[in-house]
Amino acid sequence: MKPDAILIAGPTASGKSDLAINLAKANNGVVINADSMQVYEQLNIITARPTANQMSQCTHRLYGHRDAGDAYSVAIWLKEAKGVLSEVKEQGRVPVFVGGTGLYFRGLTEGLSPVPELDNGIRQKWRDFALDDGERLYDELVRRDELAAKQLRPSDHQRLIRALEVIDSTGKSIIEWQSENKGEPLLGGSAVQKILLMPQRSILHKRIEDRFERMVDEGAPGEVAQLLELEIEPTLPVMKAIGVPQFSKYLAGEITKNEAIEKAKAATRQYAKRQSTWFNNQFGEDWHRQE
RNA sequence: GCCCAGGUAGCUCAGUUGGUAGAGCAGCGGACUGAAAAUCCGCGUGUCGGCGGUUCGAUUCCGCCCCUGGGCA
Repeated sequence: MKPDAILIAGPTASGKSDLAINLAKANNGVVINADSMQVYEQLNIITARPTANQMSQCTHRLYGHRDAGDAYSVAIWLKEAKGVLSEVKEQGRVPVFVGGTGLYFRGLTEGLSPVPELDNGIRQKWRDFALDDGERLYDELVRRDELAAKQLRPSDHQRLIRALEVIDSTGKSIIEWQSENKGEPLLGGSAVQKILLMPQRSILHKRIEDRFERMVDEGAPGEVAQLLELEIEPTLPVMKAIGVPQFSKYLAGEITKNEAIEKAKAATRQYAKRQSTWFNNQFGEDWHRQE
């Protein structure tokens, strides 16, 4: 029986890309990226985007199609994924979503509360505010949106910023937006195959180690150097991709190359752990686990 | 061979005037609705090199031994 869609999730370095290609080839499928960092054109080696050889084996969508200066988001991704999904269905092919961003899969399978598009000036205002007086974010939120403040920690700056920009732009609490409408899933039903790749932690760590060494050999530091030349706002997401902060410090002469490599490997392991926590606890029983 | 310094958590180290020990990093667990590779919360995981001695009690004091680094030969 032909599936409506195949979803492949798993922590970084779990072997998702190869599995996606194999399943796409076997099912007349199209591989669709569900990873928040592989969308950026300028990040290739360091995000372990599929290689040219892998890309040539079947159709790949939403990879490297965005400029590093873009502030990409789950909402933009869902909009793009919706478009790709209908194209793929029209062609009678099977969508194979693959990636490691848990929030993107949640949006895909459960939906995302619709919130009006916010004014960029207001968004920037709160990000600037956080930069020069992060400690006061919480006080501001208590003043403007007590409902949201009650549900957030004063230290959780990213969510405080989000809550503030929503109340400031729309006059309505983000909590209300979220509870009034949970959003619509893009995919559902029993014909959606959900695969969760979860190798043992020790094996994953070894794979992360080996893969990072390979990235360095392939020129990861150079890729970061080129990114830095673009002088992108340091607060933009691309600047937080694993490897960028570490190699930036190396390139600035603050740490050695080896220190940068070890720090980046550790950051990757920590990321894999957060991903695993999400997949273990936020995903439903309908995900089929594989090592 | 002799002299000196050191041997405490996975790593780098602190500490105990004798009452079985704690930081950073690493690691582990958790949260997660619009920048999520983000952001945040929680948790020391230990034959204190080994064997004896003194002591109510030794990681701490004493002796011997082992190991590592440096120096002298």
